[in-house]
Amino acid sequence: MEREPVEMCEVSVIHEDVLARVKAKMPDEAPIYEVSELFKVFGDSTRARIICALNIEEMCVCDLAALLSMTQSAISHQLRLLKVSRIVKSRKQGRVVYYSLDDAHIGQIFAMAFDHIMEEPEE
Amino acid sequence: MEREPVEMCEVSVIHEDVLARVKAKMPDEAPIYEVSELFKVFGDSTRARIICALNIEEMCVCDLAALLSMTQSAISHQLRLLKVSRIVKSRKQGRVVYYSLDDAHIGQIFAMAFDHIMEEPEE
DNA sequence: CTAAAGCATGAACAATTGCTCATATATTCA
DNA sequence: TGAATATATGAGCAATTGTTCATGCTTTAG
Repeated sequence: MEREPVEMCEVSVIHEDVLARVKAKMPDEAPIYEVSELFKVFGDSTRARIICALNIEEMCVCDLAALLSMTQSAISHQLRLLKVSRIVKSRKQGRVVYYSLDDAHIGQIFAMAFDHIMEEPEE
Repeated sequence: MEREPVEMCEVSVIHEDVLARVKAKMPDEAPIYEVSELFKVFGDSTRARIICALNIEEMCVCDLAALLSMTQSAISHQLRLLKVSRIVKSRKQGRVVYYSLDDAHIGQIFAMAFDHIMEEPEE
């Protein structure tokens, strides 16, 4: 017995009851992580603009690049991420690849976020 | 006339009609940027866990630190960001600062994101 | 007043991210 | 077959980000 217990937690807790209640009601860490990963994908203005565009209509890569005034490569990289994240799906026709939203939820989540932004007093 | 026009756009467009329609319907860049900034704040698992906790009940900094097994400093830094982004609000009582969600929208947006996660086939 | 508790904050550092550039793949057309 | 078009992708780099560490501020207790 040389020192203190090894796994000591030096964090102080003021409200044990609150902590117990929240611990009981909190979602598991895994789904929270997944949700935050989803939001992380939404949390870039380029990807957000792509999503807003595809929420209107299916588009191909070069039209998206023109719309957003960005290089085809940059758009393609982002579309890849969006596809891996199951936010968009693609359809190849000849040498053109058309992208569209993979899920109706996406548009709804964005709509809610826009509502939130609009109702803010001022920034 | 030495070369080509200076402001040439080297991006090719395949579907002029699609581009015109999407351009007409797209939200302005400013609100899209704000929405993506909001999602960026949600897009970190520490902040997402804080939000989930505060969605259950008001909490003070040290209880949050204990709940998430993180240092008070780390939590405090994140709470600052959440406050600047108007996602949480604080209330000081003595030397304890209690944080809570600033808006009911936040919980709804998270609920929708959880729905989306749940309905995915497999990752 | 002094000490301690609870929280905030600036600097620094490692890790991640988004774009560019070069190049590869795939498809169409002549 | 060869050239051109549309897209994908790997490497590299600058910028951003999240945590730690040290320290400062504020309030309460003694």
